[in-house]
Amino acid sequence: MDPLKVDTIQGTAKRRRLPPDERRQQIVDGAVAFFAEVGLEGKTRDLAKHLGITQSLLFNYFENKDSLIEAVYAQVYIDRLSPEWPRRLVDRSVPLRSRLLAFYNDYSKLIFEYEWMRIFMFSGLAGAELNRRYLEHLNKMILHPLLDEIHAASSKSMMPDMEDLWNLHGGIVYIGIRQHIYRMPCPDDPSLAIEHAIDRFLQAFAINQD
Amino acid sequence: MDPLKVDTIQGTAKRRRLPPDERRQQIVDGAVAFFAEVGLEGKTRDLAKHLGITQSLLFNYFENKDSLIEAVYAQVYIDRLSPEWPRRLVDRSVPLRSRLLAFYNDYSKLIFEYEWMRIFMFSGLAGAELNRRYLEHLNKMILHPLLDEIHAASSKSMMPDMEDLWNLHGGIVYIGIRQHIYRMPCPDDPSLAIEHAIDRFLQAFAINQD
DNA sequence: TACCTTATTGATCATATGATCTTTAAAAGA
DNA sequence: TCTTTTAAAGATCATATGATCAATAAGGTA
Repeated sequence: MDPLKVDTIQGTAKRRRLPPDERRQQIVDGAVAFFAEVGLEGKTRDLAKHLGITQSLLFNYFENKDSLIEAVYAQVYIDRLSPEWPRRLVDRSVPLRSRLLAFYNDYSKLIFEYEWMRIFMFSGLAGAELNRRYLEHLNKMILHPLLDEIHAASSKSMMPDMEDLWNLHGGIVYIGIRQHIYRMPCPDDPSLAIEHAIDRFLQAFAINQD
Repeated sequence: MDPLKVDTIQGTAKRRRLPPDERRQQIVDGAVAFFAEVGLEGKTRDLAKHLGITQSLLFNYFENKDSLIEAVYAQVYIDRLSPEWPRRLVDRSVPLRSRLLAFYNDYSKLIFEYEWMRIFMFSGLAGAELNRRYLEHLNKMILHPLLDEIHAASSKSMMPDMEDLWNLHGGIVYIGIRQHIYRMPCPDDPSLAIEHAIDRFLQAFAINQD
């Protein structure tokens, strides 16, 4: 039986009571999927239909649409940057190449996700504060320390700057943009493309790639 | 005097008649700027206010909002890919590096533009057909020929594939995304970052960089 | 089983929004 | 200057949309 219709009898939805915490979470999960699909201007009636509840119920759990979107942001942005990464990126007992590979393979698993990618882009276009804060955090906690590590490992006179590092980062992130924003055909597993990009980068600064 | 108020007398707007072609173009130009700012779900009343005309006048020039957005797409997408580029990219009398630099410096001038960047992203998220067509065109007319050129110039056993080329492309395009979508501080002149990215790429495939 | 709490619904409101149509007046021509 | 054409404005409509609130019934408890 269609799991969406498990509570319906001959097309007539049966009313289902859930504990408030559970219902709230169900709404937020549904809203993440819904707004990722159609954008943050998606209509509350469509979301309610998507969830199989009435539109008025949404306002029982959220004061207004904006606060629902805040909850969506929170759900999507929270814990996206692991506190583990800054530590592991500067652990010089591990070769720099391994650290870079480990980071970007983990990171890409997190961000090459339909919901994240699209809501990040929608919120960026809308000028959301969370978006800017996220990127500043990424810059400060990941990219800046990374630049120091590369400087320390480089044996060349020509050193990369932040702009070079953003280029490495952007080239990798762009895989997710192609896949989820533009819906272009992309490799199932991006790890090979990531590895090549990292190796080209390291080679340019004469960094040991063993 | 405020040029916006040149047709106003003590706050009362004076009616101004324009030749239809001119008015239509003025509306499209204004719509490009307006929708780039707020997204394609921007309201016709806000656009009209932005243009200093009445909302009903918009529907004198466009059957409905969708056809206005079509006109915006047309204005923004048309001639974005110069027919010159495919030819110049395969002109082997010029060093490959010079061809790449010339192309990406020209191309970035065209696409690192506030209106283009944002409307391309808005339309991509909305799943617009033009978006997909543009990217297929780019792939077929630019990136594919470019891959052949790199293969021809490479002296190494390891050859780049399309995914490597998308990485080069994405890393460069990401500068514009940072600047206009995320509104992050970016270099005024991206040509140095572009040059470095191209040189790292060529170096990886042992291509003469003179 | 009867009762009570409250999650959920259904009806409804005020405003926003795309679109239409009649009226007005700017500018060209006689 | 008077007339004509039609670009532009203003009033208005039908529907969409966020939000409110009284009525209902699911599910636990005595």
